[in-house]
Amino acid sequence: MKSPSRKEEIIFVASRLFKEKGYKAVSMRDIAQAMGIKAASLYNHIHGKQEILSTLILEVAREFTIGMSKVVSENTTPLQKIKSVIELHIDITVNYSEAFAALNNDWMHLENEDLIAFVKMREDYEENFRKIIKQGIETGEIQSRHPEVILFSILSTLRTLYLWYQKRGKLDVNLLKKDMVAVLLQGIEQ
Amino acid sequence: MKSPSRKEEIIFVASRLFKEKGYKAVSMRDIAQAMGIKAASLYNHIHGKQEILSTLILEVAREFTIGMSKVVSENTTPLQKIKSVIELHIDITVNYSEAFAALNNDWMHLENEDLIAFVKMREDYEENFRKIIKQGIETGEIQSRHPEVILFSILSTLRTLYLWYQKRGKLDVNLLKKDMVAVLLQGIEQ
DNA sequence: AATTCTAACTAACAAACGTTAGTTTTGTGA
DNA sequence: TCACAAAACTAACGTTTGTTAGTTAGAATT
Repeated sequence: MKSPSRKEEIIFVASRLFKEKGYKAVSMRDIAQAMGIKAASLYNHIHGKQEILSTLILEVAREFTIGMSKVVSENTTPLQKIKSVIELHIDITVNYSEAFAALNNDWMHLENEDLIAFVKMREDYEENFRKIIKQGIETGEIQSRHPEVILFSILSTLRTLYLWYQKRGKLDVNLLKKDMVAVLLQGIEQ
Repeated sequence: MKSPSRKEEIIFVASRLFKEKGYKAVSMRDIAQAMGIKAASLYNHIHGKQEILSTLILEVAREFTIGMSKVVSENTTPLQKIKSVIELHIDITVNYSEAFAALNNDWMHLENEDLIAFVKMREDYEENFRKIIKQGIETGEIQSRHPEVILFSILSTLRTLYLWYQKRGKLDVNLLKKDMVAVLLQGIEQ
């Protein structure tokens, strides 16, 4: 467990503030104060506010891209792949819980290539997920409903898990996976 | 269908901008430009930026409060009440689709009594929903799983519906209700 | 025709913003 | 003990922000 560089500390502290108020509502002076230093001192470690945001978001986005490509190349049924995607989401949420808010709510404040790269990764991710669902419908494992509604309802739940995950006292990850897979796949009706 | 006052027009235009970039990233000059006037002219109709946000959010929050109290007093089973809540959410999303982003992402920028009032309404709403789910588990209509996981997974889906509804070509509302009730209650597995 | 009202305008304010330049302190290895 | 690099500091910059004051053009009312 290597100790974090000063730059990594700044990004982590910033991500906590972004989670509470959003990127635009957090000033460099806010971040500096939370670090116990002055705003100008931040620039000894980072190039600017924008770099904090893009580092934060693109790191997590890459995790998703890598994880999804592993799932796609699994030699398993579509239904099992969906389970893997759910578990992937939960793992990333647990490991990057502070960064998740920016990913969901502040990605539009990325600039230029960073914005393009992020949007591309997100679209590819959704398209992969959509294909898996369609395959599941074809093989008969998944109910024959509008794939978009299925995709949307699973993704929304997973994407807002970060809001909820620690509020309820950090429940055991494996238990959480089991419960969420069950609810998302089998619903709640008896 | 009465024509909207100038104030209502401003609030509607602002809500569209808030949806794209968030409250803090939209300036009074942005709103004015979208209206085709100068920023100072806005103040002939509203008291300030804060008023736009609170009007927007509290109006929708009150709709939820009223709707939920109707559902609670229904003389029906818990399962039917859950269906009613889902339909309530869809109705409000369709009617207030532009305002929903602020409700989800910018409520923390409310001030003083407005912030307190909003948080209270949201907590009451969640508590009512939670009670319905617990009753459903007691009567055996709902699977005996952690109520918090059920509450969270349904609410996340409903709360982010505004992001999807119109992107996918304004599907018929009754069809949407049917599909979403099915997916949320019965899951996706065959 | 004279008056009042509405809703726009221009100009300007103080505060907060991200960032830069230059300087001082602090800690480490020779 | 000295030299150097890392990391803090103060001061200031040009913009952008929300907002206020005072003015004006046109429509509605008397």
